[in-house]
Amino acid sequence: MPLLLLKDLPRYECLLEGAKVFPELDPSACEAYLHLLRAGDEVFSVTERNLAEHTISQGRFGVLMLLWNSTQRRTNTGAAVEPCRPAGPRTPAELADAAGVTRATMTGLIDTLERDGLVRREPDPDDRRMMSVRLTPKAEDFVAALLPAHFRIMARLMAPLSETERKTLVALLTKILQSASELTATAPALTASS
Amino acid sequence: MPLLLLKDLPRYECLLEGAKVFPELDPSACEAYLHLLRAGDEVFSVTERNLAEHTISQGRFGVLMLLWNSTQRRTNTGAAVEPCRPAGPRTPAELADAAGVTRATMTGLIDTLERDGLVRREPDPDDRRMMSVRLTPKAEDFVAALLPAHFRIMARLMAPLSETERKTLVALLTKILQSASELTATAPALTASS
DNA sequence: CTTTTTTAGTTAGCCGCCTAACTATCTGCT
DNA sequence: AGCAGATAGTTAGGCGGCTAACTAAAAAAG
Repeated sequence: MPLLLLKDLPRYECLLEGAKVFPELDPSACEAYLHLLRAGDEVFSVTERNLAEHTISQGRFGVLMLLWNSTQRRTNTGAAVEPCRPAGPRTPAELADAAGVTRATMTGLIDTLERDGLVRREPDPDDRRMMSVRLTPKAEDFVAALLPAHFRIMARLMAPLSETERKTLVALLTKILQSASELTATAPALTASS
Repeated sequence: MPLLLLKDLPRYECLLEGAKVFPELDPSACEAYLHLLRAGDEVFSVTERNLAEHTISQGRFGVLMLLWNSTQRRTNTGAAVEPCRPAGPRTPAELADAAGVTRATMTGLIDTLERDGLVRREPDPDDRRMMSVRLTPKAEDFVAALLPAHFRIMARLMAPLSETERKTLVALLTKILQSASELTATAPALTASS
């Protein structure tokens, strides 16, 4: 459960009422915002609960997936054909970037995964600052055993939506994602200049 | 930033390819799932960053909003008319339920808020187990000063969406939320019986 | 070739969330 | 009355994020 949020979202009339007090309050925007966070949180925690049954956290699972992905590619491609991922054994820094966490966090995740025997650190022969992180056979079995249930949950979560509805949803979320990126890009400037 | 996730979502062809290996993988469901978490995370962190500028976390802000909401109501309604919230000073337990966190977590949040002078604990005269949590005047000013920027950010996040698109989004998310609730209800049963 | 800067990774310490165990109080049963 | 059980809140300890400071190594600058 990543975020703390209102369990019962406010009714629309309340938002309208609030808009009288705060002219900045756009009721439909606020409603969409709240529903987005609420749904994201709920969906997240459903999958998290499933992963927890296999005693793994979302964060560590994400790392395994990234490594597993590159492992798959590494078997048949060697060049930068960009099949799905750039491929390659992947260093902690690459993993951190791909996962969207800091390197310090990635160090901790890899520590835990290594302790659990799911991952091995190997020093890079060319650059002694670098490490290669690799899945152990145990981890490959583990992921392969975990994924079917994981995918089933996604399918059940989205079951009430038709194919077209899913496409619509993705399109709308993509728009929001983009405006969020723009806000991320401009907000620091506002802060710095003010 | 609540959750660790792939920064670049996989392309659709990759999902199709994955579906060949894992028959459980429903590509459109997976795509929708990933976009939902990604967008939720991004939107969350945009608002979180704004709140952080006022040195408050999402969690504590949520508590202030709950209390502020009931404060507003308490001024003019006394009965269970249910204007937007049931109203009332709200105890830690009520706050925890409303926020969707444990009571232990709420204790910690209130501790911090009290230390910062935004909240006061008052013993209940009737039931000595209970406490009433109340906003201080400082907190009311603080929230009132914070909200306009908060609402502006929501509006800007949702700016690219038309009114109808927002309604569509809310409807789709509501469907997902419902299937998530159903999964939450049935999943423990599956675990327990297996 | 030495010095400075950049880069990879780790360590240390904070915060918010969790669960589990505990204290204090109230409620109900006899 | 008196005790069992429920309920409100806190405390203790763990985990996964974060930032900031650090070490070691490579790259760049002189």
